[in-house]
Amino acid sequence: MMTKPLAKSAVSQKRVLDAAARIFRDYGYAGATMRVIAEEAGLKAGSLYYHYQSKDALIGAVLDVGMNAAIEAMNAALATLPPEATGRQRLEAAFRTHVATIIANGDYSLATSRVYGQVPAAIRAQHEKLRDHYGLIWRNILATAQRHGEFRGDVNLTLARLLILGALNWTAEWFKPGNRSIDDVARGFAAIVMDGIAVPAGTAS
Amino acid sequence: MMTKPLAKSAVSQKRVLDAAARIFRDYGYAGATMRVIAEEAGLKAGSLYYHYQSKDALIGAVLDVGMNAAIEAMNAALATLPPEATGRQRLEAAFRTHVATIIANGDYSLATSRVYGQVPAAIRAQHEKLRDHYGLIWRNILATAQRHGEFRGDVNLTLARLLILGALNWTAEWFKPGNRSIDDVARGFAAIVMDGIAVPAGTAS
DNA sequence: CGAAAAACCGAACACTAGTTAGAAAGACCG
DNA sequence: CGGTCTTTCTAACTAGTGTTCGGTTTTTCG
Repeated sequence: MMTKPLAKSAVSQKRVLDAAARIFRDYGYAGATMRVIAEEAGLKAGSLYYHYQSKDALIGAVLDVGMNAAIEAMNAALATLPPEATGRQRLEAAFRTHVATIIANGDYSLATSRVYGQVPAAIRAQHEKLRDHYGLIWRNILATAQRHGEFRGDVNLTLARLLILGALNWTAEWFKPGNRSIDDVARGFAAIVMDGIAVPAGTAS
Repeated sequence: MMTKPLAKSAVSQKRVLDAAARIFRDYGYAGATMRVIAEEAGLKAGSLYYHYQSKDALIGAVLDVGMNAAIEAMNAALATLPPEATGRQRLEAAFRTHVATIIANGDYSLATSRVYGQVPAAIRAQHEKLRDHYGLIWRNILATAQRHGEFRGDVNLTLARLLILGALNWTAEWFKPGNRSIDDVARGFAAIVMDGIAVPAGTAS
């Protein structure tokens, strides 16, 4: 009679979840079959139902993991910054954290971004909250910096946020470890977004 | 005995293609069934095979249309610019054209970007050429402007291109006509990428 | 050890997938 | 009108889908 859920089950459940993330990422929601997921996890199809009620519950769990990992990593990273950190520093940290999370949980991130549009509406609705919450973190970073006069007042922050998240999420598709480092990418992106790529006005050619 | 392919067939073929783009976009590669596509096109499933050999041929055609439309629109837009157009003007035109194409051909664009990762490898390989060609257009715009001293020499153009395309392609997911105009989005994005969102150094708060 | 609980398997069920082939309907022209 | 293509439908086939469930194996723990 144990008070906490048994260990064996948790391990197996995690293996199933990891396998599901990989298969969903490669084959999409409908293309990922329970039999292939089971094989990837070292089980038979019927056994998946011991851990997850249905295929929908599985994809729901995958989406949860990806999004929650991003939110927690972002909160942790921002919490370690000193209170006097500038908006520029905060934004750079957010860039670095987002890219790092996406690459570290690559299977989940890619599965999430690729499959989100194909998932049954009921499941998608449940995860809209998480998405909105994450968007709010970014909104705060940008708005605070603008209010403090660090970011220009004439830039549309909503547009800026959509640009940033679009660019960052896309990294999951092209980033190959070993080539460029995650920090290089994050720093480079942050520099472009904050300072632009054009030669500043009033500079001799 | 007509020399050109009959009209009826062409019309029907286009209806099938449009329907396929919508269904692929909403349900993914595996989730889009021939029966649903046929219904969307006002046909029965078996009749699709009169126009396309297989489901793979259908998705291949959808990918083709989306990518070719983007390439042609971009070439046309850049060709209308005067030869003395600045790099800034070229880049802004490219932004506008890309977003406009994505929104105008929304079904094909979204189908392409969502389904590309799930399509059989053989089909994907065939379309990598088109993708690379499109990337080359952007590479040229950026490299030329940098060589002319309009863009800073210390920015990594590959990184800039990946940021731009990631951000632009993401617009297909969130842009809703009627709210912001396509031009507003393109101009706003171009301004951020070229000039940044931070207050320039040497400016009093 | 041995019994209870947990974890997994195997085979089946109802259903749907892509695809095919032959018949039917529609369009066109003398 | 008849005849010839073109286009669509109907009906089927095989293979594979998510899911269920009774039984078998493995683990846990007194």
